[in-house]
Amino acid sequence: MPPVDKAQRRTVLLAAARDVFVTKGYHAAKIDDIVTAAAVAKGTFYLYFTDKRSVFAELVALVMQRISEGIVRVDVSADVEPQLRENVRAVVGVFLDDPPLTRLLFTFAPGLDTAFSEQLRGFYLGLRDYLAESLSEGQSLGLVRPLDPRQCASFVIGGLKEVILDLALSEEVTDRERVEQAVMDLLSGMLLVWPPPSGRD
Amino acid sequence: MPPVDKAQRRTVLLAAARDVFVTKGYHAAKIDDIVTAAAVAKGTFYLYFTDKRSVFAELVALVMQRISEGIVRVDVSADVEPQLRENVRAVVGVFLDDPPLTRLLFTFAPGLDTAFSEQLRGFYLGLRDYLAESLSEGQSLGLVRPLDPRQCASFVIGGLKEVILDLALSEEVTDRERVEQAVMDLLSGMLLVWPPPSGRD
Amino acid sequence: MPPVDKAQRRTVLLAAARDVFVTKGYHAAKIDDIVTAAAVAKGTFYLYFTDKRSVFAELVALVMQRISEGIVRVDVSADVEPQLRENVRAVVGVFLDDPPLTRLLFTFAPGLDTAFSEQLRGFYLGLRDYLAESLSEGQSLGLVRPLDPRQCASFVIGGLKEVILDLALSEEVTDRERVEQAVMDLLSGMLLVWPPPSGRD
Amino acid sequence: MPPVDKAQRRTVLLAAARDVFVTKGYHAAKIDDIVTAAAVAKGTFYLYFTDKRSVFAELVALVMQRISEGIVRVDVSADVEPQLRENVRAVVGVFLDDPPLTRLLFTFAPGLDTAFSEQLRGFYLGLRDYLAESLSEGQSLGLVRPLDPRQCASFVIGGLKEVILDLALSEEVTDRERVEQAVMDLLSGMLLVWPPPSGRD
DNA sequence: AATGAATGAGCCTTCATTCAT
DNA sequence: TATGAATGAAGGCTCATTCAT
Repeated sequence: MPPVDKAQRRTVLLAAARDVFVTKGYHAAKIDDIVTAAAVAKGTFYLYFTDKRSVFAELVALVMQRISEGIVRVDVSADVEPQLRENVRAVVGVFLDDPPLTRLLFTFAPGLDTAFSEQLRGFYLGLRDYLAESLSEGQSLGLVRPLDPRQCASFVIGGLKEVILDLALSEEVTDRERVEQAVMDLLSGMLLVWPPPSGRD
Repeated sequence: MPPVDKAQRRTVLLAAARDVFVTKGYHAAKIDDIVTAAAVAKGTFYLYFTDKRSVFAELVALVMQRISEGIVRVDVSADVEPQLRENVRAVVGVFLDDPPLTRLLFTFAPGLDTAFSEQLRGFYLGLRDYLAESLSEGQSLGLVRPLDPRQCASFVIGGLKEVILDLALSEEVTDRERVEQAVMDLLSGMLLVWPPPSGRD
Repeated sequence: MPPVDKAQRRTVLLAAARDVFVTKGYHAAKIDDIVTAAAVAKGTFYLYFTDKRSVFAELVALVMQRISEGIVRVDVSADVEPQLRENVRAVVGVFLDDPPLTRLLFTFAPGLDTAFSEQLRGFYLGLRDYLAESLSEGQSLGLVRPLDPRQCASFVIGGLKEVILDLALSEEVTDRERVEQAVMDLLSGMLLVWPPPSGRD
Repeated sequence: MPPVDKAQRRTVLLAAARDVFVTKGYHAAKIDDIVTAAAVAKGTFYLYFTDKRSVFAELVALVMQRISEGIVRVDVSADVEPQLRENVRAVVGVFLDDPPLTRLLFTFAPGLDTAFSEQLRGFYLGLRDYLAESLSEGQSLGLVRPLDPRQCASFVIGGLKEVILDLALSEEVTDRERVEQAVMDLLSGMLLVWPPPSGRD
């Protein structure tokens, strides 16, 4: 037995859990499957996680955190488009970096628990409100079409989830640049006023 | 025991199942809960359904069917806007008529089974492709913004799901008219070319 | 499958549990052992009892109840000796009627749980205080030797437990009459003043 | 790590085990609890003891040994009362010196194992027979009431256990002198003939 | 000798499904 | 057709013990 270091083993287990959860879904995933995938004895799992549920929770929290971290506040006094692109790149990147994890979040997390649903919904509502705020600012500058910001934000989030999930599920190797560009096109085409108000006015 | 009509008893069981599934989620829902809610003995359940899974499947199929039925082919030679509105009314109506069922479809269906996911995904892909086709036609007539039709369709479907789920989850009593109008605004604002090309050309 | 009636099946399970607990002790007793002894499927156990612990609790409560019921208040204004004999007969009878249950109470109950110990101790303290009271009364009438009533009561209870357990454990077929007489002799010899004060004085 | 003396570490572990066993009972006591209490690594436990069971056994054997050692043969040709008092002092002292250990012996030992029960019972039977013998002798000298010696011995042992356990469990700080005197009173009051036959007769 | 990470056998409990009445 | 008692496979979790370092 190579003297694997604790953090590393934890990571291995986490990855194994992610794979199994993604492949079989939460309930069909057995602890046995996870430890087999991690090439570890059953008891070892419980040295690193208290619960089957808690591994799942940790995985979900991980994606949520990554997404949150990727998002930067849009400064409307500067040029908006590159900032938007930056956010898109970050969010899309989170998913393309780890498609399995993406599926976990989108596909399995909602239906697990009441507690889970709440947590997840809280996350989405946070995103939505943040996005709605940005849209509002954009609207007051005449950059964004005059739609209800909250509903629009919901729509955008849902739209992004679907598009990204589509990509994550499609077998085609996904060229990161192309995806980013496509999402940018969708978003700007749908949200932004065109032609953009000239800076000179 | 009054000899209840078979179809009626089936309906009662189905409704009971829907309630329980919605309240507790698929896995936490026990056959016991369902038969208790339906005021029927445990064995009776299996006279009407082969399986726990099959009731759920039937419920999900029901929503999918209702949605499919509500959608009418858009005839681009006639005025598009009222037809779009008709479709929106139909789809939104399905959900507002039965919010619990909506939650079932959106929240619990995806994470159940591999088989289930496939079926569901098939349904969505069907919707998407149909919508993409319509968008394509619209684009060739200069009515719809020049975005990738498939991705755009995905985006719209995701967006609708999210907005509708928001509504289904929010406590506010939802005025059907207002919702329809809001969705129409979002869709036309995001998708349609503006100002609409004049009919005279 | 004979259509066994529910109460009867419960009894069978209870008896099976008693036997297994007595033979192997609480922890070594597996639910499998119990249901095997009861010739019933594993799940059936849980139709009648919520828990492994709860069967045990029920068995213990049963002995405690039987003992409590057997004890009658001693009326010191009447002749004490036959009343004492009656109590002895009742208590001893409880044990001789069901030696296995006796062993359960004495041998396994104390070491199970904190909660259990408390309950059991409560029972004994109740007995002790009741007995102490009787002894006190007896002393004020000059019938009982002048010993500390509480300690004396404890002593008597412990002594009875030990003697009865001895009997329950010994293989010898125990003649009920003889045991009763022996216990009576011990108790009266140890506790009662002799010669008894004459009633005429 | 200062190289602690082996015997000393063993003692520490034994004491830790005793405490944990007493607090939680045998089964609820985890090796982890013991080593934590002893401030030692888990593996270390197995350098000093082969087994969880064996530590417990050792503790129980310890009490049994202490008791055995405390008891001296009563010489009926000399004055009996001080010898009896000496024995009482010894036995009572063992318990008062280490109430936790007392509880271990009385509360948890009986229900552990079949093997254990046998051992324990063997010990008690030994005590009983020894005591019965003494009582017999005492009877032939007219010092002890004419009761069945074996049963009487059982009774006394049980009585002592109960009284001592009562004391061990009660919160009151127990004055050794008082306890000894109380037990002496009980025993002599219950067992000895009174008035004592005059030595002259 | 000491450590503590790893092991894996074992058991209670759940619950979808069956079937005799 | 309806019932509900019975079934038993399955799985999460525990914890005494081992052993490489």
